Amino acid sequence: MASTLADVAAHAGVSVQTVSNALNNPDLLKRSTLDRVLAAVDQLGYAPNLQARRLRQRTVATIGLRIEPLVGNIASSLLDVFLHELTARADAQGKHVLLFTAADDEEEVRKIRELAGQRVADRFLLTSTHPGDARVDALLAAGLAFVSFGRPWSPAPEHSWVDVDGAAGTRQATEALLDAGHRRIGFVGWPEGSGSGDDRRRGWAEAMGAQLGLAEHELDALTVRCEDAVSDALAGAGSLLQRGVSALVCASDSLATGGIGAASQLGLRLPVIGFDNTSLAAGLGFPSIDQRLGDVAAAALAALDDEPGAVTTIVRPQLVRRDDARWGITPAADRGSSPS
Amino acid sequence: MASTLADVAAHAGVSVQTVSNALNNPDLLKRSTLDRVLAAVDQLGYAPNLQARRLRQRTVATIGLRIEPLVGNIASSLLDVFLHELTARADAQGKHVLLFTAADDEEEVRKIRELAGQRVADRFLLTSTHPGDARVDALLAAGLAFVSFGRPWSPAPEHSWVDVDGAAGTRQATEALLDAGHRRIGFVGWPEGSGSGDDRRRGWAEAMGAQLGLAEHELDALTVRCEDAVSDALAGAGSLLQRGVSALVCASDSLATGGIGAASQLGLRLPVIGFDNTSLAAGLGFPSIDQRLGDVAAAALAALDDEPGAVTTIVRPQLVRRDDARWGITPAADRGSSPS
DNA sequence: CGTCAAGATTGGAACGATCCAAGAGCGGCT
DNA sequence: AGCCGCTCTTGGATCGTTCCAATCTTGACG
Repeated sequence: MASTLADVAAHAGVSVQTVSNALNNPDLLKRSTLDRVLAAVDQLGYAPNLQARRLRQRTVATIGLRIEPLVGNIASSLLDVFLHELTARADAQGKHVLLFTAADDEEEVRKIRELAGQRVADRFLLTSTHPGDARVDALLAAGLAFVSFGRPWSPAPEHSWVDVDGAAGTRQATEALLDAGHRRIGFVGWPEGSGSGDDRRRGWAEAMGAQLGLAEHELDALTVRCEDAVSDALAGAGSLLQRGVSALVCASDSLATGGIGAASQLGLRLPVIGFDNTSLAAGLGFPSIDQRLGDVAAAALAALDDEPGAVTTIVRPQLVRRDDARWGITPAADRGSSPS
Repeated sequence: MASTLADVAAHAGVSVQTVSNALNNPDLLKRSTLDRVLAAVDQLGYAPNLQARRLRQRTVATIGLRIEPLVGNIASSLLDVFLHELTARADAQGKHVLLFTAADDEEEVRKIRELAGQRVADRFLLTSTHPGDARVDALLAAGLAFVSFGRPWSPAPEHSWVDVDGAAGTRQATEALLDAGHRRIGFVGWPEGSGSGDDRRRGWAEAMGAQLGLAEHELDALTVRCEDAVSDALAGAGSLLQRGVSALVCASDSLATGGIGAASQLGLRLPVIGFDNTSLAAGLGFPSIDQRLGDVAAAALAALDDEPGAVTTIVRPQLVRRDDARWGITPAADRGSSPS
């Protein structure tokens, strides 16, 4: 069923090496020979056995990626999109994406070592880096090629990483609301200390400070912090709303969902902007900040290619507007001039 | 860095073949030799080069799985959970899961052929089968090992498949509501003709028919059908609610989300049960029917193992209750006797 | 002490591709 | 015609493992 280089060679009346060259270094062949070989390849439906090639070349061009147990977690749909983008782009480069699971970071490192040792994968992509993350050092020590999606938390980032500029996203969202005439814009975020959470609040704070000149304590009065769960956000956002806030910028879509729920309970309808543009935002139809995971995937792949230097990339997220009129984001000037 | 069988053999003072046997057929070795070899393996941190093994054994033990572009689709988190379950279970069997993307079924078949030809994957898992699905026939013709997640729609199912008993799920949900004293239980489903949608309605219809003896036209009056989007369900469920329905069983979590929204708009609070137990259900906290994707993954792996026969497995889903008191699912008799 | 059988160990070929260096073909030039 | 040099083609070795068949130990028994 499966034909080999030898079969093709015999069929085309040339040597094995010539067929290999026809596929890998076509320039070396005379035109007529090349055509003849390619015709034979086509006719026999030849596909190179990548196991053999990889054995010889000592490379597997396969990216190992841990898939985390996100059962019930709202962020999970993020991974889906990212996986798809990464796989599609890797494919275009002749690379493959292989999944593995791990219960914790320690096991992840162990499995990465195993996969690398077995030559099943030779590049790795770490997600959800966090303070005190021991994985980076372990992989650096093992001399493995990897990129992290998420800023490094170690003092000296000697490895490549890609991250999303969270502050730019919330800044954009906040400015859209300011443009629409909102002034009392609240922020629903996570407890202090989570890197990305603080980053996301910063964008809102900077936009508010720049346009309205608010002091830090005034910003604090417009902020609530709670765990990333709808029920927690329901209570938190409720208190903000009762303080007369007219719009909300949130650090996640689950927080935004809580915000919308709180508004609905109070009989209010006001713009709420989420973060991550997950299925929650799409499903409920509220605007959210998209991380542009396609760009992240592309940057990660690029960084995995040129190993030597530590490449760092920051991706600008993008506000995804949804039904602006309903959510009241459209600037006052634009209102009424609905698209024909 | 990487040690080979030869290294281990030299270190242990035995032949290469003996080391191989120590790892693959330990019974063939004398106890003392085995210990010595294993000690050397341990000491050198030897891991077999799977590329070489696969080349020799002509098998790769890798499952190819298409990841679909579900951007913005609510069903996407389903895939996440399934992926995780599948990967974890495959891992335990020494198998791997490799992703690939495809824009349509035709491309999927083409890519599967390519992956199989390149010996990058040797088993495949088809998801979301549908009427007129040409993939099954193509893979059968190509003689590839595969399983489909989803019933086959061809008349003669000559391949293995796994599916979830949707009717059993909605039956369970409906019976839970009936037990709680509800009588006018509406069903929000998809347009007729989608296999799984009809299946899910059937469970509800059977439970209603069995306990209340409703005729078909009475069931029709309790049914609305709309596309799988929150906004569509919002309108559809609204009309049902105005007909005095006291609870809803839905064919998906997005429909359920619409149902909850409709109830909230009307100032009602009533039990709504979704399907798929996605992040929407977890996030908003409503009960949903879990497909038990772990069981599905296990069954699929099992079916991929014993190729010869066509194995078919039907998995019973499970109602996931959430905050029963709030949603009014708890039977009247049980109310008040809250768990200590 | 020799023989035998069972068990333990060994050497060599094979999987299918790529790398390397040497060999054949061809045309142009003197 | 003879030689040179370029391009194209060739055979052989190699990656690391497993399969196959053959050889070497070892202990028991007559």
